[in-house]
Amino acid sequence: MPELPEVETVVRGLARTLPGRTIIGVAVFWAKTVTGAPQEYGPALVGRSFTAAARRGKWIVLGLDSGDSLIIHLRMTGRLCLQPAGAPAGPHTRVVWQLDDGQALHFDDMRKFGRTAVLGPGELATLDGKLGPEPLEGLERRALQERLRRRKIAIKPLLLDQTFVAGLGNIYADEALYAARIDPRRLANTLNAGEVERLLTAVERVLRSAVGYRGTTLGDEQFRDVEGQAGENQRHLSVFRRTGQACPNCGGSIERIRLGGRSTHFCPNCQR
DNA sequence: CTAGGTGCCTGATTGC
DNA sequence: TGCAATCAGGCACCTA
Repeated sequence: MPELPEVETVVRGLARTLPGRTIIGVAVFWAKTVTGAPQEYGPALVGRSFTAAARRGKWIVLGLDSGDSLIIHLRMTGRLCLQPAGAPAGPHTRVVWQLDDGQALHFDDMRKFGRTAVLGPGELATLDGKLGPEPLEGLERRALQERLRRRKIAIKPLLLDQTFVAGLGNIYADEALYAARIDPRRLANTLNAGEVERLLTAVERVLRSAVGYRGTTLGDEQFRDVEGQAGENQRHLSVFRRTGQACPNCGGSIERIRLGGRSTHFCPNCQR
């Protein structure tokens, strides 16, 4: 499941080729992948050139010379892949953007949860306003501690709330809580100042490290960058999908529970 | 405002 | 062995 580090890896690949390229054609193979009026999607894009490739939380934000933005969310199984212009659409290809340099950008998404849309500046600002702070730009301790204080919910599902902090998903929420030695079931409003500091530092460190390893390629999700290359961070996971294996710190058994409807992995001995 | 539940999807896994 | 039921997951949307 692409989270911040995987999306960042994809965006860095896109930033290498997209700026300056012009979209010469758009093909939509699954209508629901496109949010908004479907008949307006292609016309808003064809003839437009990319000005930038950026990320906001787990959203890919591609700037256009029209002032609009092409946004893409990979959700669970979405993948962006640069292909030669003639490459056939695969069985899971939902959208193809044809470029003016003999390449095409394919949006493959087996489970059809991924989304794309064209947003005007105001709509982009609205999306931006709904999302919490960017963990790689330094998390503001005071504001987040204040928000934690008012939340009577387990800390793990709160980390998955994109309005609290943007970019965390199931993998890195579990890894950050492990790195901070905090029990995922702890209620957010019971964390003391020291624990909040440990947690936010862990969130920053875990994500920055995973970006350095170009994301996590694990199991059935099989994350790939735009060139089809896998990440390396799966070799550096401490708890995620390591149920029954040894905790790297104490050697105890990693446990798996369900929390807020999601599988959660942790070391009951190290995380209290 | 917060907290909790459901639907969207389909390949892999589990249960009988 | 074979088939049906369940699971996995992020997020929009709904209710209380």
